[in-house]
Amino acid sequence: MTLLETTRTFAVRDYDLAATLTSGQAFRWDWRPPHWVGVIGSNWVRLRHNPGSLTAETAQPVPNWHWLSHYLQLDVDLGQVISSFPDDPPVRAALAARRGLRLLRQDPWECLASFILSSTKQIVQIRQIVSTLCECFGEPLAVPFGSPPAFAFPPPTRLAAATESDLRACKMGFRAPYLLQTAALVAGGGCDLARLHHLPLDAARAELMRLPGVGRKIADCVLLFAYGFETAFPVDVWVMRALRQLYFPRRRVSTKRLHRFGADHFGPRAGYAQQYLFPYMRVTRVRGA
DNA sequence: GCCCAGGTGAAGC
DNA sequence: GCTTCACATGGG
Repeated sequence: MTLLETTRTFAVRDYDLAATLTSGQAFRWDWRPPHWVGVIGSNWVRLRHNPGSLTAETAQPVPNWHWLSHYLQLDVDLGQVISSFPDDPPVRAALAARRGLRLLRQDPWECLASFILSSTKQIVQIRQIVSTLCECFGEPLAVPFGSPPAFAFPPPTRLAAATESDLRACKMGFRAPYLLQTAALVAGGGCDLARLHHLPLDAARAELMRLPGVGRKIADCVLLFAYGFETAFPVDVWVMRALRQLYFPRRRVSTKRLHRFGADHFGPRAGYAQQYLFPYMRVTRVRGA
């Protein structure tokens, strides 16, 4: 007596869908007013933000919605998250700018591959590369009549079977060999992504950093955005600027010290705090000292 | 033309 | 350990 549905509405509080889907953690969501259209796993999904609720619509009936509420982390109490942050001026300002921003819980492989493609690229370009990659190598998905085609994210086996020049055709440049070699390792069992769920943070990070093209920053993004390690604190150019200017003005601070500060200062959900600092810094463009 | 982008790895000290 | 550099590609 499974009830198959294509539409479901979820009550939500404190959820800024737009801020969440444009915050540089996921790269496959398109704003087609009044909907956000994307792909989660093998489902095409369309989301609409109403006052106090989210409505989701799939192209085909689905037996349940766990995959969606898990991805969107609908059960997380944002007030509880925010109350764990330190109460200082930078955090207050970042919160005021983006209250309702959430962390998603993404598929590890898609997240890992996407962030390998992210290095020294702007978010619009990452989106373009990932989109092309899915068109070239992803399985076509069912979409509603009249909608543009949609594709699943290509599995590691599929990318491992490609050539470097196939991948370069997706405009990923020097990242192509990294993606190819990592896909081969994951597809061949040289790295078991499922196992990382059960490891402590440091061990999981070390495991990811064995992969070509994956350093500290990308590893931390995957740990935070896909595995839910909430103390992982990715430090990219923007967060680096934020920490230096907001907390260490006119002082020389090593990146190592900034990593430690990030992990120490922002509490047990430092990764969440980091995700607030990132767009705050990017949008407000606080330059100079 | 220039500088920069959710970095990493290799080579130099 | 730390600093410097190359790496493709596109936006502003």
